[in-house]
Amino acid sequence: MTSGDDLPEQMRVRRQKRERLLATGHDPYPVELPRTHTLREVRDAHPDLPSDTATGDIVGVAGRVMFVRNTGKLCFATLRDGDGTELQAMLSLDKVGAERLADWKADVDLGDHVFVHGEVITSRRGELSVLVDEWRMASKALRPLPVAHKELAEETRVRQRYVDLILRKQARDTVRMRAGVLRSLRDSFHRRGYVEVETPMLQTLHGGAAARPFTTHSNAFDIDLYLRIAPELYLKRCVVGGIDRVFEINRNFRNEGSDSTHSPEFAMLEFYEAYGNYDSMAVLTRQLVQEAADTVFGTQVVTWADGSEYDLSGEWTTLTMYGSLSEALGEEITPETPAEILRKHADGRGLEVDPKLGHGKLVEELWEHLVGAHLVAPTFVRDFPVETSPLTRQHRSQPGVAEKWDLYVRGFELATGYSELVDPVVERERLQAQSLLAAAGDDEAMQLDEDFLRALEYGMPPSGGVGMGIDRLLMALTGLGIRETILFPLVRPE
RNA sequence: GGGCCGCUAGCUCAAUUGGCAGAGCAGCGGACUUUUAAUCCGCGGGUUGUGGGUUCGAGUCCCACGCGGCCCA
Repeated sequence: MTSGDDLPEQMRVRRQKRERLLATGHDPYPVELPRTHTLREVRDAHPDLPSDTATGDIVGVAGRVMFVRNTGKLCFATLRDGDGTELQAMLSLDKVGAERLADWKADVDLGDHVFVHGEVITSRRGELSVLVDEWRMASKALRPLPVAHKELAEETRVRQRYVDLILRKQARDTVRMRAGVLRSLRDSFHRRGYVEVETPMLQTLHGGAAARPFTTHSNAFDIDLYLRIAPELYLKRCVVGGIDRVFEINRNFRNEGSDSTHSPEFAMLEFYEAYGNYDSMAVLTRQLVQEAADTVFGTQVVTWADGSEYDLSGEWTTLTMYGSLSEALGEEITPETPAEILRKHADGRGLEVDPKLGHGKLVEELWEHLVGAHLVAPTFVRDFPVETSPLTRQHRSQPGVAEKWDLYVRGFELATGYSELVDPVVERERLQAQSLLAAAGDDEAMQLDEDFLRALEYGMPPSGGVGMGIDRLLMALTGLGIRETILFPLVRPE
């Protein structure tokens, strides 16, 4: 095991160093070290020291060795903390002695965690340092760190995110930014009297969205189960039960492909408000995004990964689906426009569409291709075809459209909002139509959820509801791809 | 699903027309008490993604498969 003849040379060498540490009574993985400060604390305590200064402060600190510069009787190492703070350690012959200096050179590799004890000083070049009088191995790394000055291959960054986090500041920043966005969202909701709930992720029926579900099986109940595609039907049960302002942030699962904006497993925020509607929910949605930007950046002007800046403050552009599609096609499109005409428009623009698609899906396909994909600044597009929005209320004055909007940013759908359909009779008709589609082989269609309909029959107050992709919110705020915003995205096994 | 590109040392990448598999960093040995990707001298490190084929000879050409990326649907 320790010989490891089949291992690459550098891993054999590190294993031998571990053995040598053990043999000389130095634990390569000690349980406890007398650490007195984090690297950040040392830096903060001495912000502006001139060169060649001795502070008299004695500290014990630890960090990962990122660079080493060894001369004959004086060694330098750059230690780094998990938060990215760096501090230099200096080991001189006269402070640590010949034996421990030789040990340092022999046993310490890039990537090891080490503990050093000594006085805080600055070097002749002015670098804040710990002048070491005692050092110990804190955790011996058995694998060499990839070279820090070249970009790691994208696949390795995703498969070995831990390495990505060690090497790349952007990766570390994204994790903390995501945590900041989640905290901001929760704060925003709590300030507005919302209650956070957790609803089932294992469901006996799938509904609440048009998507292909993952299936699994409960041995104890001997029933097949679905991993949820949306929490919607449970959150509405909450509203029926009197949780008038309710939100949930959790994972959804959709058994579909992944690309730069889709992941099979993704974080979803949904929120519902009794006596709200799609107008009030649009305002709240905008505020949530703006408050998140303020929280993590201190400004509503966000800078994307490509360097471009976008001002998210103030009101956002609003379009209607039929109006903006008509403009893009140069021809009036209404809910009465026959499917054949829409199909001709699709053909005329080289857009291949399933010949079975009806009016609603065709409108959405055309719109997405001609309008949505080009919307960069945040834009609400309102009033969708009724037939593709089974859980949405019919528009209060316009026939054929539903009170639904999508929020587009960077050419993708960030959020969707509704005036919720609460009439149990209409809802039953819509879900029955869905279940017929499902029976006819549409595996994205919803199943008939009798318990959900029973809940509605007890009376759900008029409500607004919104779903927003958390990963996509991060994408909108940072300009990154979805695989950069998810710490451990699904990848095929090696 | 279709098309294109990629897979070579621990990492990032070279390798002309099919003709001895290389560099930088990292590693090992040596020198060096103020370095910042330290520097200098020397040395080792390879199942070229996997399997088959063509050839005197394959990293390179052909076939199949695996993994990844980009574009299209």
